[in-house]
Amino acid sequence: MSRPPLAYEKVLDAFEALLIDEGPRGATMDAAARAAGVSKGGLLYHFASKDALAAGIVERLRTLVDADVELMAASPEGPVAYFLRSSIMQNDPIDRAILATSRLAQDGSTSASEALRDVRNKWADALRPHTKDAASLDLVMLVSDGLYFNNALDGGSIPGPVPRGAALDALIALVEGAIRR
Amino acid sequence: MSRPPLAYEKVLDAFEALLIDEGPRGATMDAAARAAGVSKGGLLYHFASKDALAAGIVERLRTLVDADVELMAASPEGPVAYFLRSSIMQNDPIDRAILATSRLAQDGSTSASEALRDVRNKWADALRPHTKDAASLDLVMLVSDGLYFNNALDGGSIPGPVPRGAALDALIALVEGAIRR
DNA sequence: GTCTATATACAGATAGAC
DNA sequence: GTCTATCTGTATATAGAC
Repeated sequence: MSRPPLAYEKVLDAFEALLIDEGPRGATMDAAARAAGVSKGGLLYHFASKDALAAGIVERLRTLVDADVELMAASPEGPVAYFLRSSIMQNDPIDRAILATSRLAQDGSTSASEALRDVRNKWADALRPHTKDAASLDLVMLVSDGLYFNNALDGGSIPGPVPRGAALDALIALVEGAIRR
Repeated sequence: MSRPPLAYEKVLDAFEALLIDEGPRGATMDAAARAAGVSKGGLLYHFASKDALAAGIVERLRTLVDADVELMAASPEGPVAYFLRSSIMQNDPIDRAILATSRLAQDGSTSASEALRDVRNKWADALRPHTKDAASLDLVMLVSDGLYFNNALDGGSIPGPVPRGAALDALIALVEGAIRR
């Protein structure tokens, strides 16, 4: 895990931003190279194919989620509130990685779909001890999925305005009341 | 609203199926023509552009949802249970129309995104009188979004196994207990 | 109303110079 | 390690015959 060359991360950041802002259609290798300030050939030195580019995003997601599960388990307000609160888009690295990976999955990448399923399972495993039964865990996971879905569909603005601030607090209280062991 | 020519609906069905099964990338005009059993030129007589094809899907969705909101309001088990139950993919016309429209939105179609936002608002308006406050309505809408999200991401199998049967009944009971006015 | 043939554009990927 | 130039495939769309 020695430090990768600067251009590597720069290209990956650019590709991620394109996936989020323009969707799979706009996230071309050409556009990624341009946005990263390198030539197409330069990009292809680091990522030999578009699949390699996608694999870079997926790997980044897995790394970030592993760290987040640790943070969640140690959260003072409890894992469920932490999880739901962090399900609304804050544009931090993990949100961006999930969004970008979702776009890859939408575009037909099976490794992206697998990664999303895997990280969802990781979160579910960490939350299970804090819910009273299977339905309660389903409820928490589905509300989280719903929050992400509303962010993912069109950069955060479409279709639904996601609850924030006091509305989010009320939602979390409602869920916690329903599922407390 | 006179009956459209047969080929029109046939092409639209084929395009919808391709969006669902292959994703936006596979839903090309060429593939739609082939699947519908017409030539590319034949398709282009009915749909002059890919945007026209997308508009056909969106219009179909709006029509189906208008009818569904009526059905929901008159449902014997209550609108909330009806709504959540119908949020899991049953492969009926309305599910297929939503899935296909979601794929169009993912591909960058703003009219598809608008349609999804509009129909979500229509459902929310119909459900609001049956929830005790804004957080309760958020809860119902987000669980529904979550159910759809899990269906939409990869044809139903990825990422999460959606609760069905008894698990779905338990989930609905949990939600109804939390939100009852 | 449906077809064939073709124009245009762009994406992914290769070759090889510097 | 980064570049330019180029090949190949395929998608959207047009033109015009039948």
